[in-house]
Amino acid sequence: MSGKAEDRSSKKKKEKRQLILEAAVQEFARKGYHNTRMEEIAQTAGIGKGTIYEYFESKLKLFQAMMEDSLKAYFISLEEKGQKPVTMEQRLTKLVEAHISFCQANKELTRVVFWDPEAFDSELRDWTVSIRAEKLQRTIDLLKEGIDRGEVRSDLDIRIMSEIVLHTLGAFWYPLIVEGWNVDPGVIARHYTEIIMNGIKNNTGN
Amino acid sequence: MSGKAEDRSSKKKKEKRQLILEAAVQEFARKGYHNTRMEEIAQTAGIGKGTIYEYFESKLKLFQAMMEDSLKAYFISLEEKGQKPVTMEQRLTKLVEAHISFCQANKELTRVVFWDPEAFDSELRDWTVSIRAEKLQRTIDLLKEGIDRGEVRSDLDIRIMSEIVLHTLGAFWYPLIVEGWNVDPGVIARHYTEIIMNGIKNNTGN
Amino acid sequence: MSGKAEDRSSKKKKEKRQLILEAAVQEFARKGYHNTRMEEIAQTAGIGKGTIYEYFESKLKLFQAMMEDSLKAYFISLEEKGQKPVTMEQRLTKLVEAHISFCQANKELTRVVFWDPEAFDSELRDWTVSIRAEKLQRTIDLLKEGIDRGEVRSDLDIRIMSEIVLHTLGAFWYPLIVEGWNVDPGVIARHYTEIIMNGIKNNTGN
Amino acid sequence: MSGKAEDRSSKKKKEKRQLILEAAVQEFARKGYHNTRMEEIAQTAGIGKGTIYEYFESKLKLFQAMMEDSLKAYFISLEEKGQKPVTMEQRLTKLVEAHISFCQANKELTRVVFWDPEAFDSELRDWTVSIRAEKLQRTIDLLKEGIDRGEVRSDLDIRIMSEIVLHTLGAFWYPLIVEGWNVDPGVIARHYTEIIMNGIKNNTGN
DNA sequence: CATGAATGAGACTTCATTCAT
DNA sequence: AATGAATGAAGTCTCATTCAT
Repeated sequence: MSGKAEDRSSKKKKEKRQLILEAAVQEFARKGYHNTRMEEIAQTAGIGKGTIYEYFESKLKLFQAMMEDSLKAYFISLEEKGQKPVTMEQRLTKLVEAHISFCQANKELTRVVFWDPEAFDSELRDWTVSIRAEKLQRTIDLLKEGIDRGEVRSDLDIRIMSEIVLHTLGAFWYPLIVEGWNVDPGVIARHYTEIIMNGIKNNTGN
Repeated sequence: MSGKAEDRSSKKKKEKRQLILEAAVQEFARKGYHNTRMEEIAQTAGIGKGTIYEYFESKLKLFQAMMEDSLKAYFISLEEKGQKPVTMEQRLTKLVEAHISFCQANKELTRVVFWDPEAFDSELRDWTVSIRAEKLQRTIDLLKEGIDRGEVRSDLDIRIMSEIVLHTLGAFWYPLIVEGWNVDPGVIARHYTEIIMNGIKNNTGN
Repeated sequence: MSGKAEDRSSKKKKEKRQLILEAAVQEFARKGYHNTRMEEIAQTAGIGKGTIYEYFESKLKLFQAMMEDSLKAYFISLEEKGQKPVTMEQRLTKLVEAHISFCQANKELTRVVFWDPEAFDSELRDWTVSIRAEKLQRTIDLLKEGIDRGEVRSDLDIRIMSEIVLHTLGAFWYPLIVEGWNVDPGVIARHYTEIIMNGIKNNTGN
Repeated sequence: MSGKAEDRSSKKKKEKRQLILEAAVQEFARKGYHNTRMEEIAQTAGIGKGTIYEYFESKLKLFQAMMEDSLKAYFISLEEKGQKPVTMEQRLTKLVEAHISFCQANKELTRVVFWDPEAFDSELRDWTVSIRAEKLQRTIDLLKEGIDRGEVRSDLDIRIMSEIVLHTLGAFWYPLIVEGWNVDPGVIARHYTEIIMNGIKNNTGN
């Protein structure tokens, strides 16, 4: 009783918005956008159905807000852990490590964020596209710098190279989240970097 | 009139099923499962709403059938073009080429098939998971053979390596389908193989 | 093959109408009007769905025709067995006997005919009402004659008396048809007559 | 305006369920189960279509609930008026009187409740059968007691006798409800008892 | 602010009926 | 005459959103 009362009082203004967003992540992650009912989100959040509408215009807006917040957290997480390194190899390693760590720490969240959202809303789709474009541009910039420094090959099409480097990052989401792989981010990061930098060809002359 | 008559006669039995499947691919691709109404599929197919139910039990069954048929076509397409080559490098190249060609030739279809389907149905999800597992196993087998032949490095974790090799294939779907890239499959295939086999590191000592 | 062909050829014009009616009785009896689909009737009759419409305008008309035919058969059956007797007691006995025999011989049919049809159609309802009115009038006439002959009490309201005499006839339908009572019509008939004529009161002074 | 407001406030919680049930009785009685649309029930109840589903899972469940409630009311009504009498004759008289009174007071309701429901649902049918079995058993018990006391003949088959006594009760439903007979329950009750107890035979030696 | 009962647009699905073969 | 593939009107039920309390 008092516990619930305390919960109530501690959930002041802005905090309730957060509460809803967390419930939304959980529910949307488990069942997808269309199979999640507003009432379920409300229940998970421990509030009334109508209250959600005090903080979000509609189901779609709630979903969008959740995506934005989540991606923001993702990017912050990447930046936090990826500042110091200098060589391309170190950068990539740190990037992957940060990515894997984030995924492991926010399983439910990434299940939604890295889902290619069903085309249920053009506005949302446009936004997703722009996020993707930004990610790609960052990758291109990264590789360009690598080329300038002589660390990266200059004989390949930079766009194609970037698409591969970027997209490969997602290779781990499925085993990590869905299958529950419980590997060390460092191990994956080293494999990723090794392959992307040196390929899988056997050069030992063996 | 004669045109319609011809249509009728040519759309015998099995052909109408195909007609519906094609309409379904188109509509599901454009708007996703939940935003596509059975009536729209019917209209696109040029038939009545009820007719769909003569061929498919329900909307979900139609979707499943479409997925199965599409993936079957995809795998057949891969196998057709990937028989002759012997070295690992040649195999990967052919594989990517076939993948890209299929995507380009079936833009709408791949938009649905390679979407991670929203968790709207557990049966469908299980099936998707099993498809994924099969793809991964094939990749693992491919790389094992390469290791045995001394073409592929043996110092990397084969599972992680396989996940990367497999997943990277999907790197081109977005630019090809959504952005409408119109590149030569061969060029992409060569880049893919080059990077996966040799990495992006500059080894020229430049 | 030849068997089916023979069936076909032997089912000439009017016979196919009968075939459909028999199938209709069976299906309507088992599942009721609304839960019986035209296709099921067609299948039971061993013909095509569209053929029914060659003989009956609509599902409702088919139902009506089935009811009419069935009731006609019922009344004929009653008359056949109820001609000779002279006293009221003998008449009632014969009547019940004929009624029971008909029910036992046409279980499926009576299941439909004696159902109070759901008010799905005003025309049908009117017809049912008129049938009922006729039955009642016959009963009234029967009892009037009995009164005139001094066989029946004259101190009771003839309408109420008639309603009871008539309605009681239906008391046996449920155990006979639904529960599958397998009793001798004569036994029931004697009980009915005994009770209706003499009541259940113990007059033995016991 | 104030009227509507009053309605609202008076229709709290449980009362709306009742409101829906009353509307259901009315509509089902008038048009039968299959010809009654949920929307019509809603309109009659003066509420929205979806509201019904807040109180009842489905159309069928609503129908079942209505039947159960109605029968409960019927049995209560019978028991209320049938306590004091001692002789068999008095009992039967009271029973019929109560039955008739209930029918007259709940015309619409009895139109549904005493309809032999079309076999649209096996669960409902089973329930109906069990109700019937219970009614019959009560009648058998009643007559057994009468036999023990020497009030009822012991030379008749008790099952057949009971079926007749029970079923005859229904003889008045049609004229009362459908034809709108407006007779005194006492008159009918006396006729019923007189006939069932003493029969219709003229014993005056006239 | 918070609530949840009430709402009704909208989607799937059924099935009597039609009509070209 | 017989057929059964095709049709689309109609009905049940869901669920995002509103609004009186």
